[in-house]
Amino acid sequence: MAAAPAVTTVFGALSDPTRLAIVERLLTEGEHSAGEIAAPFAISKPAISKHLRVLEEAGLIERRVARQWRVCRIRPEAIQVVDDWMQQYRRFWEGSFDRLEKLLAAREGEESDNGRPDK
Amino acid sequence: MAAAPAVTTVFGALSDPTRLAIVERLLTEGEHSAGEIAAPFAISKPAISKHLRVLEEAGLIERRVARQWRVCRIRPEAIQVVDDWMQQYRRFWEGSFDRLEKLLAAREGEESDNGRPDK
DNA sequence: CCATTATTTAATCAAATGGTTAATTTATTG
DNA sequence: CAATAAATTAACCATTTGATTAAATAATGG
Repeated sequence: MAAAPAVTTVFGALSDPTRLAIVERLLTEGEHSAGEIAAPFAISKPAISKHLRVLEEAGLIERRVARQWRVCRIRPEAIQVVDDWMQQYRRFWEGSFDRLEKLLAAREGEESDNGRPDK
Repeated sequence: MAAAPAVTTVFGALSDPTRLAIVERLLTEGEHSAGEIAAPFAISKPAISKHLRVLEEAGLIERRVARQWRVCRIRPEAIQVVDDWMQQYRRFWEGSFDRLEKLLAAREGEESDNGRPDK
């Protein structure tokens, strides 16, 4: 059982536009070889190869050898890690929208804000 | 209207453990001053200050001045950007789990896989 | 086996990142 | 206004990152 990657590691892997585009393509189109993945990009093959390694080490993709190709596919478990994080904090950030509205509304009426931070 | 940050920028901001911890605390506890945010960490104040700047530039927090403090709060819009991304690709990665199961199940029976990548 | 195709590894480099300490700014308070 | 408190900016440094080109490895096909 591959241990679930840390959410910061997954975030880091998805923070590069090239890697995000690779992930999006594998998500929507399924498996692709390294060469197919590299094709749309202006950067070199070795650069793509290193991005694939980062994605693999973050648990976002896995590779298998098929004839002369190394084929990549998404590991949805890693994306689940992000979804779990969102889920864990959802009520807080969804609540923030409401609190923000309330705060702005309150600011309209009274102006008795001592400005001291919480705690 | 602050433009919605790019999802890669938000991922980058959340990819550092210190910054993620700051975000989690602001989410669960609400507003805090820079000093209160810095307190639990072993690193210097300036280091925290720079992390707060990264979070601000990624649209994840906003700061206001209140007496001698600079108070930070979450901007849920930035987290929404991540949620939107997840939502956009949800059916694909949730589908991947099923396809993976099916693939593994199929591999049990037949073994006629030519191994050629898609396309 | 030798050539070709597919991909990675090695060596290198500039720029970005995350940290430090010292100095500066900004605001409050005696 | 001088002293203190809160936070940032400046200058610096080591490490990591994202890229390159050249060389090496792996698998297929003639």
